Amino acid sequence: MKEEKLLLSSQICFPIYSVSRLLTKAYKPHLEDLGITYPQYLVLMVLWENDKVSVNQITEKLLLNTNTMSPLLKRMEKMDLVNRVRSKEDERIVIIALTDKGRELKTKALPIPDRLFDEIVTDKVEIDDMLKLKDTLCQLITVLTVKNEVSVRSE
Amino acid sequence: MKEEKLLLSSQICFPIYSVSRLLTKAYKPHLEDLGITYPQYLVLMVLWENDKVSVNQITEKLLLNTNTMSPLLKRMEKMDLVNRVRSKEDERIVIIALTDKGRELKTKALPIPDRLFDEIVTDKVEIDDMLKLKDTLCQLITVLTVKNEVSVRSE
DNA sequence: CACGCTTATGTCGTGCACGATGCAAATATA
DNA sequence: TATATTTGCATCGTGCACGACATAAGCGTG
Repeated sequence: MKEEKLLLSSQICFPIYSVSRLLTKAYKPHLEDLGITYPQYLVLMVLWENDKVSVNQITEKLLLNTNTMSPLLKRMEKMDLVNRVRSKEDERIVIIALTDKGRELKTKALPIPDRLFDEIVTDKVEIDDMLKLKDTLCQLITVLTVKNEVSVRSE
Repeated sequence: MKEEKLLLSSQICFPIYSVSRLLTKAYKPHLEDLGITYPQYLVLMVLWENDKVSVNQITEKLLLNTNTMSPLLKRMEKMDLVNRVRSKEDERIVIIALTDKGRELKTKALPIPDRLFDEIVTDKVEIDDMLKLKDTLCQLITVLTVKNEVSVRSE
């Protein structure tokens, strides 16, 4: 009875996990032109939208932890994409700011979303399906992050 | 005009990437009871469905490469979950077989899908949405894997 | 049979993710 | 004003992912 639920084909998590990896791979050739990885691209998107933010603000937007973000930002600093400066008001806070090079990458990045969209949305996958997909995923994020916070709090 | 497409909120890839990580995290406490990780759980699901298969057959089902699978399987061998034996007909092929311990884990794993389902599908996320989600994701997998194979072939 | 090509698996280096832990600055509390 | 607690960031260790490359076994063709 329950047997069938252990089939790979019945799982919902597996397709998400696979699509996530496949999409990152689809981004790769485009991002290689800019010399960056997908997580680095995410950080840049946050900064292009809002420059000079704390490490914490970035992790909150990207739902990542500081122990992932810190080394990532250090690599990006070494690549001269961002600067890391400690705030003078609160010495604990590190402010991340775009360098000129990081700011300029935005121009190169502009056509990427459209290019990927063209690759993905074909006769097989419709726009409406993608919008519905995004909708459900965002609901899932809400459920999963709340659940996570609650379980952390209740320790 | 195109500016808005670089907003994190307009991206489809980001929610998939986030949900993938959050779901793996949601699996974690359940899988820790079995002493395994999520990718190891995926390998076991393949083997529970079809024991004694080649490394290649596993990578094809999980859409992973051998350079990810080989170390993963070695760790699982060290944990006494699987055996790795070279085929006698074709010395290149390595056959992966469940150990008794690996087979027995299936019983412990049976209730996991239902438990996760209960955590995720609440008043916020409906069953129909999840089924539709899975549907679209599988279509995406088709598009993305074909695209990948074609681009490899055309080199 | 020799030689080139393909196939199956593996190694290496790099970059995430993340739990556990550390540490110093800021803040709350006695 | 001491001391405890919280907060922000970082380090460490482990386990994926994956591109590039290595290697050995099998296969095809001359």
